[in-house]
Amino acid sequence: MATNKARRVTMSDVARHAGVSRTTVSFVLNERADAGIPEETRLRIRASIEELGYRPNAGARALAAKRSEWYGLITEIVTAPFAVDVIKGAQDRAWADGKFLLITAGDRDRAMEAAAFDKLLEQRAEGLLYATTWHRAVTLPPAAREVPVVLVNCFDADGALPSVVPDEVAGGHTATRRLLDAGHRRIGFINLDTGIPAAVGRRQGYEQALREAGLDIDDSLVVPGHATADGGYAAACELLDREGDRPTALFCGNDRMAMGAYDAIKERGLRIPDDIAVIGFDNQELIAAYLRPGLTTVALPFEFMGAKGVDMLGALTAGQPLDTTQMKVDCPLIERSSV
Amino acid sequence: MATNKARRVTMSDVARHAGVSRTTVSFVLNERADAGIPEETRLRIRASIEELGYRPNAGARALAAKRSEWYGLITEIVTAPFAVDVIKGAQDRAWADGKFLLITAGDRDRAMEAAAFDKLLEQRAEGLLYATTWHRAVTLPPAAREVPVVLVNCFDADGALPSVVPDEVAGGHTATRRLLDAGHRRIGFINLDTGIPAAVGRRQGYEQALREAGLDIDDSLVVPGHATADGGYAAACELLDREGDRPTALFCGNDRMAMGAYDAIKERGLRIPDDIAVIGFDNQELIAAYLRPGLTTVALPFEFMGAKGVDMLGALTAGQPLDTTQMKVDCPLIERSSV
DNA sequence: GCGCTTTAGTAACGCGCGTTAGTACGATGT
DNA sequence: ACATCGTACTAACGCGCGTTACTAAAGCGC
Repeated sequence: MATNKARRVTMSDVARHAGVSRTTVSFVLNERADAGIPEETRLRIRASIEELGYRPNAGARALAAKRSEWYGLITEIVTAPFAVDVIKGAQDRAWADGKFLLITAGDRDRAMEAAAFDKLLEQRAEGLLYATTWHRAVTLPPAAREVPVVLVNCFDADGALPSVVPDEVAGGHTATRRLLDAGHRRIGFINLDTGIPAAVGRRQGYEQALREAGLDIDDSLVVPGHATADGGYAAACELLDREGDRPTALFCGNDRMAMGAYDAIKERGLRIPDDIAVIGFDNQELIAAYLRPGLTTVALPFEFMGAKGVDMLGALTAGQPLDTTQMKVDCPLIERSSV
Repeated sequence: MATNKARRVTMSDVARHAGVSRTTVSFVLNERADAGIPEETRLRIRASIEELGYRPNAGARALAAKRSEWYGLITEIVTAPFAVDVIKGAQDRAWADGKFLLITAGDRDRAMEAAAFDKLLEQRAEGLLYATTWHRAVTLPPAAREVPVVLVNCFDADGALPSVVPDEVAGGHTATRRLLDAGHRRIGFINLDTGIPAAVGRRQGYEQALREAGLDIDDSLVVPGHATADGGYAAACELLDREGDRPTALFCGNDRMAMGAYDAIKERGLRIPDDIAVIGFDNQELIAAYLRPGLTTVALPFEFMGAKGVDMLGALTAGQPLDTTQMKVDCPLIERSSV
């Protein structure tokens, strides 16, 4: 706490200590290959930096150089761990690009979110990533137009902003296909309950896979449910207790619903995967890995989307055009023991 | 993307547009009550700011004012949602204090963590919060000494840095007490498996509560387990299948273990809470709220710890001394239906 | 000994802003 | 009529740095 009032070491201090001009120190710091500094001087300056504990002032540097070298990430920080993976992917990629990534939670309320944009822009972020926890359309505050922005796991309502989203159709197809490959022919689908992209896309993929396998679509096998364990439980009950032949496999709209489905199945004395196969969606580690047996599921590629978002941001800030405004990324299958 | 190369609006632009000097604009922006600016001028300047879309440059401002008005938060971003609550608490509190909070993930590797400190210090953060996902001792990179730092959910190995941690003893006491109040006398304790503060403290609280109730400590009722659902399952089996009278209640070291314990209990045809009561720890929403029946558990007050950490940081940066180096905060009981 | 090139630097400006010291001007008191 | 005082500003400096333009000295060929 003693270091509080002490004036911090500046480049001039380093220059004086090394017996050179401030310009020379700057050249060494920025490793400018032109205007050649001899090795001996370089080392002397580096030694002075070390000895004095000099630390460049990023604000002053950004001011003079007119670029800040960092991106901002605004994300909904909710209990779901999704945001976490986006952060990982984005931060690692930014780091590899020599950029820094600063994060802000944006889900408190609308005003706070706008304030987050303002703050990040005041800090002169070179670009912004905006990530949501569930795939949907968003509208950003007007401030977002002042700097390159890439949307992650969401898309602009009026299609102007570039985005990277999961390929829901392919994901639904992958899950269904996996069950088909295991020999199942009557596959129940506990879908998410509204017209959100995940529900629409996954159902489309589900039907497509069935059709490719030469099967008819049986609408009574598709039951919407609330996106919770209880919702999954109720929907699973409905499918398991139906008249006629019940499904031999359940494709659940997310892992929480699969968790409920497990309960319904176990209650009826059925075993997973022997009597009924279950496949989930989201690959929510806390659930999927700890359910017994482990839940085979389709992962949302949050980490990859985060990384890809940074890539796109890099291209945008460099002034390069993007080949596609909306990039769809695949959802990989995670095998455990429920199929 | 067109706004990329355009020079940004500066205070001078605003001054020119409003027909005043830059100083006057600065006074208005900083709402300096002395050197009175008449209402009319103030409004004119505000109008110019609006019209030109002026946005202050935080870097330049920090440079001139010698303070940045923001804190940094370095946290392990792991799949567990704990960090998320710390972020919420810290961000809201910082916001209320007129400070901004920028977050960085620090758990990739040691080098990246040190780099995160460096970067935040280069940006001239006024103070740093360092948060972990599980309560333990940490050692920070030396750079951490350059600025006030508060540890959240962890503590400095050599006790020099201020910290805010959960009161594990009180938490263990609370959980045990709840079961005692429900009439249980034989309470099994599935503890975390190593000498970490959580395991040590909670056991201490458990024993203390039993003693206060006039009960003897039966060491055979305390079973350590791996901190997973499988670990909880195994430990629960051991307790349920033991010789002699089995416990009527289980206190689980965390919610994941409780999840496993549920399975063990259900397998034996026992019902929760009628035949066996279960209480968890952590209040991990994804598990506790979605288990059936809902898991009564003790919450780790992450959000509150985050807020408290910011408070301490505020005091430190203001040069005020702290009353305690280590602050312990209570772990509240979350009632659901498993007791 | 002279001009030319390379080496090894440096002086000085400006980035956008906060702040201090000072000024012009009208109103007030006597 | 003049000194005094508040009002409403402004000029100018410096924060720490990147960068451009320039220079002094050394090396080299003839």
